Amino acid sequence: MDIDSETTSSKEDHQTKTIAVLLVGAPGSGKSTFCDKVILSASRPWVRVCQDTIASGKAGRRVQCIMSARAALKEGKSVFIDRCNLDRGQRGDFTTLSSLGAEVHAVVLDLPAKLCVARSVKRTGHEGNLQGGKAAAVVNKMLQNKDLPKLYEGYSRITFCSNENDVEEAIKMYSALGPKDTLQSGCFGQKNPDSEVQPGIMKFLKKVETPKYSTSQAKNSTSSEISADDSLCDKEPEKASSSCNDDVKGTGKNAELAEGTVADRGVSSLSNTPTLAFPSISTADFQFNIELASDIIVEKVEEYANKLGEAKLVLVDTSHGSKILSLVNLKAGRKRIDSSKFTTFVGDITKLYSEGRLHCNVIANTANWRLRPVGGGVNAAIFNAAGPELETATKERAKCLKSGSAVAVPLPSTSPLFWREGVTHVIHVLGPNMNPLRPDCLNNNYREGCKVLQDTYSALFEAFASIVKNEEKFLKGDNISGKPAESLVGKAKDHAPKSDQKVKRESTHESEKTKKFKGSQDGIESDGQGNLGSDRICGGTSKTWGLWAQALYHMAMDPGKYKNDVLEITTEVVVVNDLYPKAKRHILVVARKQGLACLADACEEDEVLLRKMHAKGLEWIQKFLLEDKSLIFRLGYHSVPSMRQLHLHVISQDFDSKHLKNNKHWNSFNSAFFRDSYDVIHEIGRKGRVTLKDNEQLLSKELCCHRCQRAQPDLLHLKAHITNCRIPFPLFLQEKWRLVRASTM
DNA sequence: GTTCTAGAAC
DNA sequence: GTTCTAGAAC
Repeated sequence: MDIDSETTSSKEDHQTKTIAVLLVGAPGSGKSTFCDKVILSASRPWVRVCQDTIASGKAGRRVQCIMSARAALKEGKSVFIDRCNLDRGQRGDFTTLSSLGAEVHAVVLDLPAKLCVARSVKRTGHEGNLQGGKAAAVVNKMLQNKDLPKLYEGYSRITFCSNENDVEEAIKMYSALGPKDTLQSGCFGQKNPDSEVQPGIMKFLKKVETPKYSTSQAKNSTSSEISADDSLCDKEPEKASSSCNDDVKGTGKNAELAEGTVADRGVSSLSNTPTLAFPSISTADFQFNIELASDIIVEKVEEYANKLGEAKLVLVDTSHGSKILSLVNLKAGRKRIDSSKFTTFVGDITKLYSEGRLHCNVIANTANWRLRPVGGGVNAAIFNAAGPELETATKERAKCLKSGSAVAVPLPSTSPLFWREGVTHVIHVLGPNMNPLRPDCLNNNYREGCKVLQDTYSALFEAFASIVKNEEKFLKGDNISGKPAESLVGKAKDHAPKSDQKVKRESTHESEKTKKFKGSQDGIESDGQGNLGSDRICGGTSKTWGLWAQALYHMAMDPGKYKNDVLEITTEVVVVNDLYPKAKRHILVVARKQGLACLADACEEDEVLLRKMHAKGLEWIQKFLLEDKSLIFRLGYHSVPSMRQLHLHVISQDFDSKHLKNNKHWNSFNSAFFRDSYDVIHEIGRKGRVTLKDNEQLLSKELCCHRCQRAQPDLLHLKAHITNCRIPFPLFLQEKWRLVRASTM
């Protein structure tokens, strides 16, 4: 059924298209049998090239296999390459057979190890003399290191067989191929969901198992909502078609398990390693020689792979038949570049996560010298996908770009590329131009051209290294002493906001405070410490703070008076439990600085304070996680707070609280009204201030689950839904600095 | 920030 | 009848 009859008939008068089939499989997987069966019944002429017998009946070398295959193809015969071919290095050279006009296929006999072992132990008279007791050890060893083929290695088709039935089907299919028939291109029959992510990429991603949901999402990004829901509910198939807000109770343990699984295996690992995706520079529109370019890529990758620590590099191209990817793969294989640090990937660089499940937080753009979103290719695609945000952010950084250089642009969180794909930076690069129709053509001067291309890759990788370094610095909490808080460490337990006692206590206190101020008109008078009462300048506009709204301010100014209520006091912050916690854990880190009523008041000089507040929040999260490691936290600010004095919310994402009572509560923590501490710090660092959004609109928007983003009719449904929903958090939250969980601490 | 209340909407 | 929403008061 895969036979492409249309193609066949349209090529009626063309010459026979030869095929080179690489069999991939452990000893005992049935490669030789496969070849023999096809050759016996096929009308197309086939030749079997077997490394075990190629040297006058004895085992030969890979080169001999290639020579032999080339000879057969030149005679118009199709060939089977009968050797294990279990890793990329072993397979590399065979894809070059396409230069003879042959289609290169791979047939993977990925049968259970047990079966392969059993067969190879039992057999007698094996050509390679791999039989008996030693076979078991060899097969096992080989299978441990297997790295199945990917389309981007240069195959036009890969057929996976995972059981004997599949093998029989594949044999029939190849047997049925007449001299002029062809098979449909692509990847077929792979049962393992990893295949959807391009198999080899899993090694690159430290072989993390992809969660089930990713398969459906990757397959059909436009209907990910439904797919995601289906996979979520697969424990209860009958509920799969309805939304998961059904009253599926008693999920406690299961839910926890599911969460743990998701966090541990899939997305978090995918998201946390800094990864740069880059297209091949100058080889498209700038017509740089591909052979030379591939040498330079491999040379530069080799140079930087180790300098970059844990960070990873991915060369991306949209085309399956990409010559540059094949060449780079081959050369990287020869140089034994660590495939967990560098890989190639076939896909759209603007959709790596949504379509390929590959999360790259930084992507490179082959820009033009004006840094304008014009033209075609990668540049237009990236500007288009990133929206006007990239253009604006780029203008802030640079006006133009010299060839051989790079400029890194942080992407605003409003850019679709940021929130959909998890891209935080775009690095624009400009390589050498060999195209006479484009500016600054080097007229085939490859001496100069190679130097410029080397410089461009160096600039790109340096810029990436600098981004990685900054992120690390941020995560370490630069300038912050790692010491635990001196004053009230260990109070987490004592002050757990579990009991209502605490709330009541603060409640009482608050009413006392209020009583205290009852006599004063409008509350504008001095608070007794020479500070203004309720009139503050907030972000340039005067804002009146009601008396009730000043409790935090008073605590921050004179925490000694509130010793029973504060969890911790330092010279710069006080930490308190939120009076009305909206989740199991919900604390506030309050700045003690005068004149800092809210986020709008924060300016450049406050960056250090904001970092310290963040670090303090992390310290407390660490304590909370000791008690309940299933909690997941988010740290952030309300765009326009109700309470005077800048305070950082540190809140667990269960939202399991009787105090969460209305839409505004929900949206204040689950819309752009809630500004992640990470983003606030970066924005202050870059612009010296924080931009705030239209708040009323944000707070009254419809209720959406913070995980699956599915809209809920009202708060009751939402609450029921979130107790069950285990869809992973949206990508922009997956960054470890936005969501904090046990596995990321 | 919460609570209370009244009127609208269902 | 119940639920939702907005405004006032604290």
